[in-house]
Amino acid sequence: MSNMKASLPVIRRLPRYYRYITELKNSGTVRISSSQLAHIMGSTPSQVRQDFNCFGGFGQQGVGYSVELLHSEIEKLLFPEGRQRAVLLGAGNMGITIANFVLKESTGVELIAVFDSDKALIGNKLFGLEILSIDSFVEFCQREHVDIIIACTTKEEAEELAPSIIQTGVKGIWNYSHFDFTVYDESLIVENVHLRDSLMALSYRVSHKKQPKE
Amino acid sequence: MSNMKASLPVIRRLPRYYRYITELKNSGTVRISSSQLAHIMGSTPSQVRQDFNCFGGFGQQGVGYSVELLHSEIEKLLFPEGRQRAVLLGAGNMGITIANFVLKESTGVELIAVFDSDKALIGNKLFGLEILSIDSFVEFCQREHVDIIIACTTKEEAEELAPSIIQTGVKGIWNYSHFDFTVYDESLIVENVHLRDSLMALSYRVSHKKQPKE
DNA sequence: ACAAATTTGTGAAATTATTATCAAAAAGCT
DNA sequence: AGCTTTTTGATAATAATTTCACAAATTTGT
Repeated sequence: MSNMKASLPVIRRLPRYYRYITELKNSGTVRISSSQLAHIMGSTPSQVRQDFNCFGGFGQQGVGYSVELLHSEIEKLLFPEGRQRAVLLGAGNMGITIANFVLKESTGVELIAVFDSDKALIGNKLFGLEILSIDSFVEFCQREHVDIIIACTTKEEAEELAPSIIQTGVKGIWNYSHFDFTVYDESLIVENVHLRDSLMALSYRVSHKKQPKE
Repeated sequence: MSNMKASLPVIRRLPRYYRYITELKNSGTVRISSSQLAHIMGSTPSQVRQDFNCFGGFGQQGVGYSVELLHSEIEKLLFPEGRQRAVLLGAGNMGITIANFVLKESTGVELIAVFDSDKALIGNKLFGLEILSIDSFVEFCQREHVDIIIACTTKEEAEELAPSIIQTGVKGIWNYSHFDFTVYDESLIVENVHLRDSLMALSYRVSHKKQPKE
């Protein structure tokens, strides 16, 4: 039943389900059908049911889904016991924004250290976390069992740091740098954000969309 | 030939092709084969050829692709004549970072105004752009023929502003707010960034990845 | 000049993802 | 209690995307 592995598209929808279901729970809704959820998600009832069935199917025939159960089950999926431990590389503009973001949002990820190569920044505090020298991050990640590295450096620095990042043995990279971490085995999971690519894709679609006929 | 419409996956790869091809061009490479490009992209030669054929196929049988031609052709696709005009809604932490990003990066999108609802911010300058009252953005977008709205507001404010955003007649939304703009017709293209979802998807994959066997 | 080696473009095959269908389960109604 | 309605879970069908396979074009070597 629940031995079917969730595909990447399904995994990417999970946080959105969680977001909407949390809202429903907070608004006091106790039960919801796949078609109601599909309407909120902008998808189809089939997809909702198919998605949940990847994890064993949380519903009851004839009844629908308990918002409470759905919430706790998806929470269990998304928030593993013991939050993921993350460090940030790069305390520039983007790094600061992302640090603030991770510290404020509840995402199952805990930011425990910040590193930068700029001597002028080292020793400063960033939201209570001391900025450490980039030279010490490999040792730190190994000692503190860091799970995720958040890369907010320049492309050049990311490229330079890539071997060290691999060496730390972290399990995931949340990548904001313009450098693409290409990982050939599956030991390390990379989530590329690439804001520039996202904006360019939007720009392409906007400029190539067929004009509404006049 | 080039009348085949590019699918969304292809469009999303386009900025990455552009990125790599720009690098190749700058390093003086004049010719490249689909298999070399596939290796850089982490994809397959078939996919590279299939992708370029959506736009007419820029290669030559037996020879490969001219880096110069590839660069200029993809540039033409991504950077329409006359840059897209964008405005930013929300000059908070994320808004400032994104404004800085759009102003510095060459993405084919030009940031021309910033709006916020916080009276204390209105009148301040952000990278040379005056922060205007959110009350004036609809009129501004219509008068100045704005193409893209960058939404960096809170979820609540985005939800509240949604009807006004539709009313402006812009063609695209680059959405950083936690509110999902659900657009049922195709007149408005939404690119959701949702950093939170991205991090949670990474967290899921990291915590559920099968352990390397011991 | 001709054979061998590359390498694209293209149509077909395979894979992956989404949507439709329907039996089984549960609830509500009379 | 039995009938109708609702709604899931599971399977089948469809659609989308990626990969394969090979002819046609070009270059290189002899």
